[in-house]
Amino acid sequence: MSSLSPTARVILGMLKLGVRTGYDIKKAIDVSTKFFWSASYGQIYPELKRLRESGLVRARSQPRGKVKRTEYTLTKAGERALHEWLTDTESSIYELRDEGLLRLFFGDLVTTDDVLANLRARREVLELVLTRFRAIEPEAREGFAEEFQLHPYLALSYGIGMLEWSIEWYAETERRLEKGQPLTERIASATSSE
Amino acid sequence: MSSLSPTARVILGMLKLGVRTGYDIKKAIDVSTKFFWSASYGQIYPELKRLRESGLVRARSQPRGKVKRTEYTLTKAGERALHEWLTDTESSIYELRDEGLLRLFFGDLVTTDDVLANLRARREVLELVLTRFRAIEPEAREGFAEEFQLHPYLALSYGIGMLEWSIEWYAETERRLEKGQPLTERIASATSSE
DNA sequence: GAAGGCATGTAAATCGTTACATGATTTA
DNA sequence: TAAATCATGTAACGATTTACATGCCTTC
Repeated sequence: MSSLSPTARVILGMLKLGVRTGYDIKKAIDVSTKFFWSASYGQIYPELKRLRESGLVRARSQPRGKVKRTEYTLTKAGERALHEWLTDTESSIYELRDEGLLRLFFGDLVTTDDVLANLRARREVLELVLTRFRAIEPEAREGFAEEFQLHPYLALSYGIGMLEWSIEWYAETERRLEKGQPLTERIASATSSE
Repeated sequence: MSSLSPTARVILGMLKLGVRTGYDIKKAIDVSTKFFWSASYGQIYPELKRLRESGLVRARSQPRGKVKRTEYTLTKAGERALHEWLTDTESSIYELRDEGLLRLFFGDLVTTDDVLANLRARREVLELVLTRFRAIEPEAREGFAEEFQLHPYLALSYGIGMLEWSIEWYAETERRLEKGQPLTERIASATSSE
């Protein structure tokens, strides 16, 4: 069992990848893990403080001109804790909170038009995210090719694939609801294939 | 903009579907929306109290023998608030927290064997959940056929499809990593298809 | 010289889980 | 009669967001 707090997990990993300041950790999260593991300043700075107090990271003041700046690096204990968590196959948080699905679940309480409006709205949001992911993709691919960073690229590819699948599901469900035959073959075909 | 708290959203919806007590709301969530919208007793009971205080629900004591029991129903204001939220296409929470993906993201920091162990562990968890979903499916299908509750069934079908997609992605990624050629066509084919 | 980015942090509020406490009723 | 289920709730803790505050540096 890993005793690292949720935010500590991503912080230690980012430090090990070479990110140095709280500010940069936040930026790195926002362009990479945010989709499946986000964190705000209000979590990052206090957590860095706690991690230093418990000896998992060390802090060095590295001002740039007069801008105060604190660089963090992993201690031996920090390296150990990170490795322990990364190789722990027991713990396995999976949480999804999806307001679109909740509204769909309650769809019997509103009209079909209301349901359709929500499906479309949700699909449009997903399409926006997908567009952003595809825009990052060439960059991530280069990161893989030039810095041998395969895994961030793999995670991105998962995100892209999942969004594509979701968007297609929404589109298909919209089509069926529009035609008034929203049913049956979906699950039948889905469960028989693979 | 809906002012309903996250837990209030699922509570009001469940009340409208005919669920009556805090205890039953929790049970209903656990067999239906839990996958994408969960709640614990520690949220449900205090929230019911708040909803009563703000006039969105009304409480009636309906003891069964000596077991105290409080039944809740929506007030007019509660119906309005629920309907407003259900037909609001603006707000749209989408949050995912997936420890497996975070570990995969940091995969460059460990050995390929460690990554593979984590992919397999995660896939096994997903397979368990999928098994449970498939077990509920006939029940949900009946609920649709007999009580005209289409939408819970649709949400379940989304869950099943998404899990199938994820599991296949994991299996495929494992195969590629095992062969040492984890790459390239995946995204190429994923983005070109569809 | 204004805007935007760099950089760090705190306070308040909200949200959520877990563990605990209590006691009745039903089922094996 | 023991275990499971029904039923309600609180306390402590932990996680998280949002808004605020501060001030330097760089770029337009």
